[in-house]
Amino acid sequence: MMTEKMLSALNPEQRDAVCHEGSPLLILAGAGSGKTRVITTKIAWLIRERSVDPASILAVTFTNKAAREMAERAKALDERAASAVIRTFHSFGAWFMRRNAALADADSGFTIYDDTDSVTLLSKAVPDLARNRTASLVHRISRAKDYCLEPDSPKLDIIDPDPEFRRIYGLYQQRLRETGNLDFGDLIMLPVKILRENEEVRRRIRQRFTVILVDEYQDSNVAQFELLRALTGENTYLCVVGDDDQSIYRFRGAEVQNILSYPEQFLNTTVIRLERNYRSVKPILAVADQVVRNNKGRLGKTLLAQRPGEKKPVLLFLHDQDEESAFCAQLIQDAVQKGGHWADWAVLYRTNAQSLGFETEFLHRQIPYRVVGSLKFYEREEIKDALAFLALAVNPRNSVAFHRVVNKPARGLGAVTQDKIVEEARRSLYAAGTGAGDGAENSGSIIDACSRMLGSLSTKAQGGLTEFLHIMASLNAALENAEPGDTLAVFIEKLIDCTGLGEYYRAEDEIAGSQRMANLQELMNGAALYPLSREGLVQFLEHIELDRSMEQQEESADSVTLITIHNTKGLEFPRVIMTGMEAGIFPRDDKDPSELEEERRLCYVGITRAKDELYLTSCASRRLYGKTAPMRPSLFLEEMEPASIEVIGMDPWKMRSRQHRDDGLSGQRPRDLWSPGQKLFHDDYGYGIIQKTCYTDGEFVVTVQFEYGEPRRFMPKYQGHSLLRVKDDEF
DNA sequence: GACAGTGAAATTTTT
DNA sequence: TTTCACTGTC
Repeated sequence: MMTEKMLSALNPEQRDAVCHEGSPLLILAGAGSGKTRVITTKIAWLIRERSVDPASILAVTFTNKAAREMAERAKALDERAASAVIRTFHSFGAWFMRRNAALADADSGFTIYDDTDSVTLLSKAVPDLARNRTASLVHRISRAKDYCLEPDSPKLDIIDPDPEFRRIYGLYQQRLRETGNLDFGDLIMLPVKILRENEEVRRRIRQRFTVILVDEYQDSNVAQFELLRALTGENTYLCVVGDDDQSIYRFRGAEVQNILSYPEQFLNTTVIRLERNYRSVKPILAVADQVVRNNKGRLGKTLLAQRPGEKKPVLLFLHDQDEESAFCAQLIQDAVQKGGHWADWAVLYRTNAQSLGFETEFLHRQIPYRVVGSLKFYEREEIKDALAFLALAVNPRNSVAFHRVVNKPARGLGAVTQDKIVEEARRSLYAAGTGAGDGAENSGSIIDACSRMLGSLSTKAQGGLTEFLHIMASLNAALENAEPGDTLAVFIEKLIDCTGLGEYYRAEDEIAGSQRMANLQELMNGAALYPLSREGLVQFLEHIELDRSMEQQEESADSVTLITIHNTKGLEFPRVIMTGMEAGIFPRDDKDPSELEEERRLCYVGITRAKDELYLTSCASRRLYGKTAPMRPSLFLEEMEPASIEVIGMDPWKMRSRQHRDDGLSGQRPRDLWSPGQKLFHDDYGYGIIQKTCYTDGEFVVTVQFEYGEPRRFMPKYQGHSLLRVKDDEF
């Protein structure tokens, strides 16, 4: 495509952003304002018009989906963009650490521990810790890493001032280094550390990447900010894109402050705002704004609808979640029957657990659907087992993997024996370090430790351990003796067979009717894309650890999308149903007002995914942990102007002939009961009239001018019987 | 050390 | 409703 043509597809602000150069740039890009187009066009423009070497462009995103899409679109604009490095923060961190692992005491063949693995590791390091306490400690450790704080950082007190936490964090890090592995936090924190301490590495990487582009900057955490700082030298062009209203990962350490204070952190910053929205019709943007404007901590911007269309969002009050899923199914089926596509539709929910009802209903009605982002697959026992064998084959110091599989299926090797072996491996690690030990090949390998410990075990344990060693040896042999063209699928097939996992799970499938062998088969299919070699294995594991979305299925398939609101970030759909709009579900009941603001931003993100039609469903009751509980409509529904939405009540017995009626519920909303102009009588203040109303921290507040004195603000909800509404002619 | 049985808790959101 | 941690028995 010609550069001219490429640029003429942009509006003036977008063009400014693409052609800007010479100083740091902050693009404040509202939802649907074409920011991906700006970034990808910028990449192409830099390559063409400024002769920038594509390989020296680094573009970081937050999710794998976003990275894939960006890479594809950039390539479509200019083939050469294929050489640009377009990755998620974590995948960039892994890329960096593969090359510099030694500088941080890690093994370049490291695997990445997820939270569960971390809990296992910590509970082994500090055995007398209660399980749930371990989990909460791991959570705080990972939070500390989000802030780039090490065990000896003075500022660690921000996370937890208890010196015990410091000690445990230190112990955890030590154990993690002993395994040669990294956790998610390390993938950001360690590169920062290496770049800070090592001038040569810093110089080289700054030479390598002269252009750095960051997407979804509002969701970056402090460690990611520090990483950008470290990567950015005098000659680096840094451009970040983000939207403070879409910051939804604070719970995970994201720091909105990063985007708010960017101009102070990077001097001479140019700020460009993109407020033209090309995605949604006006009535959808209107309710999005009505909700998000209740937040205080925001820069504030107004989206301008560029697309024609006047269909108002539809709010449906339903009886319960069964009716909710039936309604969604029916709505979608009707639309498809009229000629629409399944893929036009997305069903959004707050928590993954809510997908179940929809899945059941859709299966029943044979509606094609795909569930995005549910991690269930890789959390399955059999999958974790197989992966642990793979991880152990790659890195024999991986103690978490060892504990998981050494006795699976049961070989008579209990916790005591396992701990003995791991202790021996640790001993050898330090012995090798001092040169007094058993030689380099013994530097912490648990497999080697097994051989050494064989003699000192009971006969039963000896038998089991010999069997285990045999398994590991034959796995390693399979890796070494690969035929050209063999894929990892062959390896996993062998693994399933020789480890006994196959026999074990086949038996369970027969007894319990489970699908475990089928899942292992699925894992094999995924592995078929990788060559049978150590490198292939490392790549496969990294891919799984960093991207669990199971996106192998053809995206072209025409199917309904079931997805959590968090996962919709960056996506759009012609028709969106936001389900479970009930107090306690969405927003979750939180006492902290700042968390409510985050929920509200999440609601904003959900609404602004819709292009043409938006539906909101709210149930009167819902089954929660086996009990049916009465529900009330979400606060966010109240924040929408009644005139901006169409409210429909649904008769569950007449699903096929939908009838519209004015639902009584809308009359009960506080903003309808207490609206400006309403006259009222208060026991203490006498007669008055409502001047204005608003929501503050989620509470409905009215401002009233009484006959005497200054206007007063209060919450009708807490006035009880001392406050009465009176008719217009009463005073 | 394996495993069945019991009781209790628990439910965000993701790289 | 499901999952998980813990206990007691073999």
